Amino acid sequence: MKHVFLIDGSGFIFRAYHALPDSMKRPDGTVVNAVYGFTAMVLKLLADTDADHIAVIFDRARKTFRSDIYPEYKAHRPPAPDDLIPQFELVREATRAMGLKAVDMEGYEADDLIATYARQAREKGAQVTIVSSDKDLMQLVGDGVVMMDAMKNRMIGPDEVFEKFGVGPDRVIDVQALAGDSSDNVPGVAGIGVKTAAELINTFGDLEGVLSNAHTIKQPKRREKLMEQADNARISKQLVTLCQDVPVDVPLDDFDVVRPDVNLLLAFLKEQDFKSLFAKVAALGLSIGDNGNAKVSVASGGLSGVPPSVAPILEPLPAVQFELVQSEAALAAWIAEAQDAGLVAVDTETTSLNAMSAALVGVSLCVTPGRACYIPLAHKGPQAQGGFDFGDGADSPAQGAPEQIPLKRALELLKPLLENPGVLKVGQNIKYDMVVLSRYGVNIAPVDDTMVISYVLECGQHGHGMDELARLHLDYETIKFKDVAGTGKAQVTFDLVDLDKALDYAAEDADVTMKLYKRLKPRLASEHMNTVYETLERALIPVLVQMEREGIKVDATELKRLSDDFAKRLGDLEIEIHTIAGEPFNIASPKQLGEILFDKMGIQGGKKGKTGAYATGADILEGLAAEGHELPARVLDWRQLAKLKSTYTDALINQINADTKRVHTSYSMAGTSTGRLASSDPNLQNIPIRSEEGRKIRKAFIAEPGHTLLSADYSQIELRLLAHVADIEQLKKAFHADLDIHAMTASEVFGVPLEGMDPMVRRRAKAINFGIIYGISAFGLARQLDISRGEASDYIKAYFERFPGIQKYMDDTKAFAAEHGYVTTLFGRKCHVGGINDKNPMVRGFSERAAINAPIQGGAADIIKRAMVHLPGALAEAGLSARMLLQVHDELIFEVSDSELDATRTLVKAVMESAATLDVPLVVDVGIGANWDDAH
DNA sequence: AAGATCACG
DNA sequence: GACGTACGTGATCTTC
Repeated sequence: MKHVFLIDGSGFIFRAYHALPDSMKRPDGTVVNAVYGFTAMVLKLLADTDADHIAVIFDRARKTFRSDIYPEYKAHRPPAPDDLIPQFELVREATRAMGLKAVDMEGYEADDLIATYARQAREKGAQVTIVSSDKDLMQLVGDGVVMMDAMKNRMIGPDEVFEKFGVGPDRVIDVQALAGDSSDNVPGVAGIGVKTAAELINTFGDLEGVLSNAHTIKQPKRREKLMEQADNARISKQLVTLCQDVPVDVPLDDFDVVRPDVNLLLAFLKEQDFKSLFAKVAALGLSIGDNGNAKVSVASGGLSGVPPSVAPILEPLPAVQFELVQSEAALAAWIAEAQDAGLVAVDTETTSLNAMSAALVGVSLCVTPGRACYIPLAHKGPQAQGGFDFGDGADSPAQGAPEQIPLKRALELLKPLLENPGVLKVGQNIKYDMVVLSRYGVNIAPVDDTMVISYVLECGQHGHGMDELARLHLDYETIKFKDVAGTGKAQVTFDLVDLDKALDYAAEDADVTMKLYKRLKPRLASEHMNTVYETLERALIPVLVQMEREGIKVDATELKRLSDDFAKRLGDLEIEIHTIAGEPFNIASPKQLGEILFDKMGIQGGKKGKTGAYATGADILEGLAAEGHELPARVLDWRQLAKLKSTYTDALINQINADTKRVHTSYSMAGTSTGRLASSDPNLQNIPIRSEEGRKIRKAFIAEPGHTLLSADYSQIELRLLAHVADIEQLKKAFHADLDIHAMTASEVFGVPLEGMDPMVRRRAKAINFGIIYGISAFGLARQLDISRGEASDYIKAYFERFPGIQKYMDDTKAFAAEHGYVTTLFGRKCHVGGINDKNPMVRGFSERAAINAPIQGGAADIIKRAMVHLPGALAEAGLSARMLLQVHDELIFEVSDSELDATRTLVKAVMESAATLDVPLVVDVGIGANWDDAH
């Protein structure tokens, strides 16, 4: 006995069940997805392993000895799904068909049997591999025992255990005893998670060390909880400790690998209708190797030249099958399959990242993970590149264009599927595909989005692009766009990519999307994020599609006039600046400007920054200008105009869509760490408003003739949310009384009467209020108000004395973030914050401020998203034709027919104000005007 | 690609 | 006692 494989059969079943679609059925209707996943995985293991003893171990009944210790243990687990129950017996059958022993025992969990056999094997000097990813088995790792996560194809040794628990395998049970486990109902100690538990165990050695030293722990809450709940921790330790001496019936020796009866195996595979597995086993001429320890091998003539005992004959089992669809018949077959399954992953290939100007090039579909197709629709022949474009490559067969279904015909076939309310379409950033296809008359619904699901689950932890998600969740490197389309100057649009390359790339996108969906969707429910996803994010997708399609009208003539005006004034300023400097230089270069100011002209003021360059930010230049220096003042003027010209007037003119004559932004749903949207291409969330010059640009955003722009913005929404979530009585009263909140703060903090208040005093209070939302620091406030840090410190102190509830709210928020790694908004959105426990005080401080800000900023984002979801229906129901065009964090812009102005105004205000019910009223200010500036 | 700067909430 | 910070974005330009 050299190497023993202990396979966690029960773990396998559940993972396979959730990873694979329940549309996998035998002809008799029995769902066999878990059986298939289990069988495929074990066959693959058999082909790869050098083990001489193998067992598959299962749970038997729900009641085990742990229920006697603690009746709640695993008590709240929902019963197994109906379509999974019949599969338990089939999996045992599969095990036997593969020539392996299936083991279980009344009163014990599979984990206990695994622990017992692992100990016995070690005593006989054998190596042990536990095939499972269950964290409860990690306590067994080390000293000749490793775990293997078969689905991720990853070995788990002591290092991986440490990564997971923050302690070595020998202390895993101590950490679990403290942290508990909500999925198994192991109580642990309330408020202590894995992170804290590991820290405690590392400090005091083991559980008893922690409990006997509990009274010395500094954090008062933690100390109390530990002392109160010591018994819970001891019970938890009993629950998580695996029993290593189960009186097993089947001796370890019985697990020696024997010849599987191939006929039995083939019969079983046939009965389950596993065609691909059957074909692989049969076609390879599977037979019995007899080289001492071989399990499954290839008969002579199977794979010539491959040593039978090591031939991975069943590799690659999960090989992907991609099909190029070039005929209507083939397309019809895919559509029928998707129709039957009720679920299909969809992806479109186009000529551009801009959904409003992209031309459709092809569509890919995936119904079953591992099988996908690509339907090319507008690919051109090799000669097309650089040649003359006839406009509609799909209908006019360009020279050498490949065989494709005509675009129009393919869309006719796809439309019923993509619009079928009974078929769920899954995409990765499907808003893009929806916008593109809507321009071709296809309105995809209903939809799910893996990018958005990932964002709801893990916002702030990482990006949510497909490449990153595939790497993270599937341990898979996707083909990069650059690899098929080239890079730099040689890059081509997708319609010029060869079909074989296009197939690999495009079909993979649909396949990966489906795999991600299988993996991520169940987590929404198990992690209680379904409501956030469904009501806040998923419902918003079609709303944003509509907004992006609408766009907004801009006055190109006016923008051009502005641009010319700016150009002229920039020219004049440039001459003036160069004259003052005594030499020409690039005013846009901070480096050159710094050298002119501080070296050549000898103005006192220092270097800064890691790069060694002089700082020349607006604050610095303003300081110099105030000292009477002419050049910095002119540079500030120049910068303002240069910014407005390049970023706004010129860029906006270029962004006007040729078809619609309007400007269409794109909203990013998974870009921010707080739940806000972001806008790009162009960014319409940062159109100037604060300066007089800048407002001229805003005036160029206009309504169609007979229409008016309507702007509705939430008044003080973040401070209102703060008053609500931190439960601050004075603030809530002030909002109920509709007081000037900054003046009220000034009066409270500085003790001055509201009547005849000095505007400067109010300004200071306003800065404090904003600072609070940002996670105030004396340094930040001092800089904002240009006062000393001491003075800023005094203000903050005075503020917290008047509003002790805010201090408590901030401390609680930081503590929650430090414990869990995330904070939540009022509506349940999670915002993860990294670095909250970092040793570096600066990094930590940054995270703490982000943690304080996120629930407020994110809560406001939730509220406006709710309003946006409700508004289209409310408008339609009221018979109003107003179109929602833009969102700017706390503001919505509509284009309204003049005749409906009053009714729309009333309705929009009402819907937005009732988007949430807080302890304070939500107030929306509405303005109207011929342009966006006047609407404010 | 990174950094500086500046437009917005 | 020193460090060096207000929160969240995107676009443009220069520099490397």
